Amino acid sequence: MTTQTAAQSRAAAKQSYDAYLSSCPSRNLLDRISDKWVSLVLVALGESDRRYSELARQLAGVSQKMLTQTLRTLERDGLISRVMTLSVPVRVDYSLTPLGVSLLPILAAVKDWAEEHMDQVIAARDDYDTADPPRS
Amino acid sequence: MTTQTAAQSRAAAKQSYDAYLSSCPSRNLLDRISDKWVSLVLVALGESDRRYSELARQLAGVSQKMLTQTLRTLERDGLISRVMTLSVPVRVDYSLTPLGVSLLPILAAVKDWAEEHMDQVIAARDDYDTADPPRS
DNA sequence: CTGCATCCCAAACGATACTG
DNA sequence: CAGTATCGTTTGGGATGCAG
Repeated sequence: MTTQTAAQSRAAAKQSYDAYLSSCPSRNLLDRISDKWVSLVLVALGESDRRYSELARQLAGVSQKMLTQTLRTLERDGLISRVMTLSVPVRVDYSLTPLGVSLLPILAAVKDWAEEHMDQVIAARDDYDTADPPRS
Repeated sequence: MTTQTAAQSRAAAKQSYDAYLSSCPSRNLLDRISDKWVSLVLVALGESDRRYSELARQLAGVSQKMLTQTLRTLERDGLISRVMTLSVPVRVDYSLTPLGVSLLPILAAVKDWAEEHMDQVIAARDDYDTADPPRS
């Protein structure tokens, strides 16, 4: 067991982390990437690199605080990289790291699913709300 | 434009919903499905139908309140269905609807990504925390 | 332009007790 | 077993003001 292939390592890692367990770090990570702003930022950066102000404009309604907080966390977790250009005024560009790129298609799928199935969900809600409550 | 195929409807729907816009309902839906408990519940039900108590056991650390709340929302949104059997004691089974099934592989991918990339994220955090803060 | 610090309120959440 | 109800705490997140 001293030598193992990358595939074997990955399989072992997959087994040793279990998001169903509250004590497992992956539960925490799942919570972090399961986030509205994370999805939108990642997908936006997937289209192309973005400046801070470009992200703020594209993610309508995001506050400075949430945007900065989200970007910092994503940077710390190694999903995006931040490049600051010292000029006047200062310019900051964000881009996806390879790790971020690996997550991108998944979160893009989540965002797309929401947009594509909105009608069905609205219909389901309408059914649920108009249906008679079950008698016990 | 009075008649259109289902495919055309879907294409139109896709264009008319944009999660980047704060006023768009899909932004709200994205927020709902971007949820730790939603992922875990959906994936658990993807394995097989589950009773309330089985879910409570599998999702370690979830409170009754959050579990019930999550299940109600998912039911209302048409992602899961709830079947109550009036016996003593009462028995309630949850299962995925076709709409839920369509979301399952996506959220399963999110959960798997978290478990598979935990090591890389931990390493990235370590780098970030030990690195010298950039001087300005 | 790109933040950080602070205040503050509302919503989220956990714990507990109770019910059909 | 499968919830509901209530309470108290924590957290999320917006608004504002300041700084490099």
